[in-house]
Amino acid sequence: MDNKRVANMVHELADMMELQGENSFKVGAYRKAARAIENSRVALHELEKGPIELNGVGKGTAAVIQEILDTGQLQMLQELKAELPPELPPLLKIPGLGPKTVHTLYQSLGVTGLNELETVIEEGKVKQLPGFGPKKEKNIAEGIRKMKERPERYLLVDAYKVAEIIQARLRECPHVLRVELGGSLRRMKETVKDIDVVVATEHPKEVASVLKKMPEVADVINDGDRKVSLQVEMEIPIQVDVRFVLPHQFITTLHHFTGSKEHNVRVRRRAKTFGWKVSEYGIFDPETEEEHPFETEKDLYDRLDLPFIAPEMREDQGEFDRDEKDLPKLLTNEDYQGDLHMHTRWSDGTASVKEMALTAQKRGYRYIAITDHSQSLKVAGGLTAEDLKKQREEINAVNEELSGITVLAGVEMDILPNGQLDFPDEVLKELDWVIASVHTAFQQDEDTITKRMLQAMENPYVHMIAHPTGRLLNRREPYRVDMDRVFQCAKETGTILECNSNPYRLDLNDAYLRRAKEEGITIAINTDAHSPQGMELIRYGIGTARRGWLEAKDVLNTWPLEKVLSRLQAKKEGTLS
DNA sequence: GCCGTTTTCGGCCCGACTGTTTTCAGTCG
Repeated sequence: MDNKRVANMVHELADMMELQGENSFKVGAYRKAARAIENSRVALHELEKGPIELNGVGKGTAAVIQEILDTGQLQMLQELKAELPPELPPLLKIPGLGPKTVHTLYQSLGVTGLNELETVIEEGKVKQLPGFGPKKEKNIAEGIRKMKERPERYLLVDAYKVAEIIQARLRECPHVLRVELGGSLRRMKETVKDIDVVVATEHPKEVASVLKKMPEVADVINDGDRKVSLQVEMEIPIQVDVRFVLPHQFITTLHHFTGSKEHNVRVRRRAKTFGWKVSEYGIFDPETEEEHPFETEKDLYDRLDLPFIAPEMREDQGEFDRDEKDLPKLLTNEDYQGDLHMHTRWSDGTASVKEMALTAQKRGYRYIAITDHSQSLKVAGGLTAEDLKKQREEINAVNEELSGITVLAGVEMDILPNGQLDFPDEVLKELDWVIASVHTAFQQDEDTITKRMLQAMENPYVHMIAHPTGRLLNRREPYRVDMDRVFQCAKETGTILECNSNPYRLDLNDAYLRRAKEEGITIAINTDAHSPQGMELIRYGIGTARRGWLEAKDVLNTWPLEKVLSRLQAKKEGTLS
């Protein structure tokens, strides 16, 4: 049983207990454990001392997890389900509905699921309950509608488009002194639920009124002196929370609303050891009432005698356990030297080799690789060996014409369903850079798909595996592949693994990247651009890599071209150390 | 249920907003 399924059962247990009115700290403890399981880079059954190794998992939860691993079931959960309708927990997903309300609806009106809830709302029974009223009933109905029609989480790229428009408008507003994006957006999580914005201003009412008047506002969800929440309909329909603070509070508030929640809990605990109190408005000394304002987040961490921790690392995934010299110096956009996965009109791209090279040059890159699809991928106009030779001539011409940038001749070659590669070695060895990918037969079993990938990696002319798990966020699960074996083989053969920056892919993801780094596997971050604009998506790959704690040295694309080429040569010759 | 520079008990982040109340409970992040 994989971590995700175990985590889901523990979450379900927490939901059930919460609905029963169980102690909220106990419920929280199970939730924290479930998150630790989800985020663990190691499969539960591979932990040496068992689940208790995970932060937030103690004796009790460890026993619960062990029972799930051993039997696939959980006695305690079965018993709770016998006492409470099993369709109750999903109601907690309705925005505005918490455990107390759900429990009341169940006790007083016999609501056991979504259908009954909709019925009692229609019958007007909800507003008659003590503590309820017409507005509450209307809000619940609204919450149900929202839950049904909106995905739970949006792609980072879509949320960014909305966030940056709002940020730009706020910057034009005369009362706004500072404005930054926070939340999981700032931490570059692959998907986000809402957009958090922090604004420094002396006139929150005026700024709020500018926001509320935006034509895209579909609904004002919250409207207070310090905060407004808006439902906007732009690139995507999404909730935007804006916090207003005084300028001297800006840094602590930004830090607070950057999160993660788990990271903040640790920061607060840390402050407590100095006898200080932390809120979003600052760090205070309760004895002297003294307040510590900060110019930068680095000052804030300094104050707590901690090294600066980048937003992408603020997940309570071990960032507090490192002192300054052991904390990774995350790679930056400036470190990035060249994109090694892109398509042109030769296959399914929209631009020429030269157009792609010019765009890369403008971005300050030193090199790129043209990697069109191979012959068997007919839907994408895959190239034959003959086409590749002709394309090489065009690439040579571009290299002669342009200075300061080198275009490598590459290919994104299909790994065929039977495990064979789409080109023989004689073709591959003529190319500067060979990517192998799985684009077909996703439904194969784990062993078959894994072997396809291992076979490709063992070929000395294959340099990199693209988007290794094949997942598409919100669209397609990863194919069944044994990533332990893939990592092992990548290590042994010196094959590079990709972090694909396409916002639907971000594949490898943050957790796999961190594991790859620990295993000493080289990563390449590429956009898989099918147009010049596609190269802009690199920020999401770099953001994901930063979440995976990657440093410049871990990433092929930060190296000078000579070093890249000698690395590829070494794989070919099998001379990697 | 978890945890420990307050260490095996007693806390566990804490403030904003809404809708119901008429001083507060519930939800959210």
